[in-house]
Amino acid sequence: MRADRLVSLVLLLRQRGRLSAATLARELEVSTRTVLRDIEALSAAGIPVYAERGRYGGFELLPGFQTELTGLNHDEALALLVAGSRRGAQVFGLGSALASAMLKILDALPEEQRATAAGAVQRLLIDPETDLLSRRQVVEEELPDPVVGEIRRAVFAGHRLRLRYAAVGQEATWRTVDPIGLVTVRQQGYLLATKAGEDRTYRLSRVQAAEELDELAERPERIDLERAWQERSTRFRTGGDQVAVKLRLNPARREQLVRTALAVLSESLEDDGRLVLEVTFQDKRHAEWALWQLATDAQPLAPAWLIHSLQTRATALDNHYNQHL
DNA sequence: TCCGAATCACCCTGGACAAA
DNA sequence: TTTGTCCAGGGTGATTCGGA
Repeated sequence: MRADRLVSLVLLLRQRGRLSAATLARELEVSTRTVLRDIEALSAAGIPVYAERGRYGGFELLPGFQTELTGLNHDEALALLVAGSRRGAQVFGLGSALASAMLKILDALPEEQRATAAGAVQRLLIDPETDLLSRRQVVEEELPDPVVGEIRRAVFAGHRLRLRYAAVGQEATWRTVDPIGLVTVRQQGYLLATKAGEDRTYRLSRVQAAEELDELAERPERIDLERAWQERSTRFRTGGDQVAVKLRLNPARREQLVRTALAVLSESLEDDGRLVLEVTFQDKRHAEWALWQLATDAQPLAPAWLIHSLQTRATALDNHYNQHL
């Protein structure tokens, strides 16, 4: 009930400009004290309502706020639009109602924001059917807002993006990409882009810095983001220089391994409580690095070159300490 | 007639308390 | 928890009034 009244209060102020607490109380059929509390609640919630004292005084919304019918800013409206993805509508059986609501939200946006918001919906994909890594959900470190904000702006504006990106096991480097869209899969965010015409997928949590460039990105006029995502997922799991590694693992380190591996192909539990997993890594270097991090908690079973490589490393380290300590 | 101070009316602010 | 009532305090604009 109170939420309804707060909305009514904002709409009254929007439609009729400055109104005294007594007038608002009459309109809303509550006491002036209640109106004052509601005004306080609105202010606390960030609604730019201010008081003008004295004769002919009253409450008023900031003029800029009045231009937006719903009081939603661009990002808020966009969030609602994206949240209303077709899967959500299917799941909840609210397809037509959702479509109508989305139209209203679009309609409520200022003229100059409508086109970008509608376009932006085609550039965001929430929880597609295919999980790129085919593995359990892991909670990523949150990306700093300014970085993700910069990426989002470039994606929506169709501008090129300069990223400082740290691939697994590698130093972060700067690269310029043409963004296509953003995808979230179980709380993990990805940027779909092309670099020099080749498809690239970047995990947002590995982006250290981003700069929107003042150049238009090369991007298809229309793109089915979900389809593009599925194609890349398939390619990602099966192609490239990826290497498959079989290893025995201390269960306590499973999460760490899963966080760095591309995909878990198989998993079984041995009698002694240790896990045997078959996982894929981006390349040889990635596999070596990941296994080395796990130290004695992981025992590589295959391929042979990896076992040999880790033995060589361990021997070199052993020699180093024997000589210098 | 003009100007400045005093007064009035209207309104917001905030706290306390009680009732639903 | 929400709402209504009461109260004291303070800000602002309009009006009134007296002196120059």
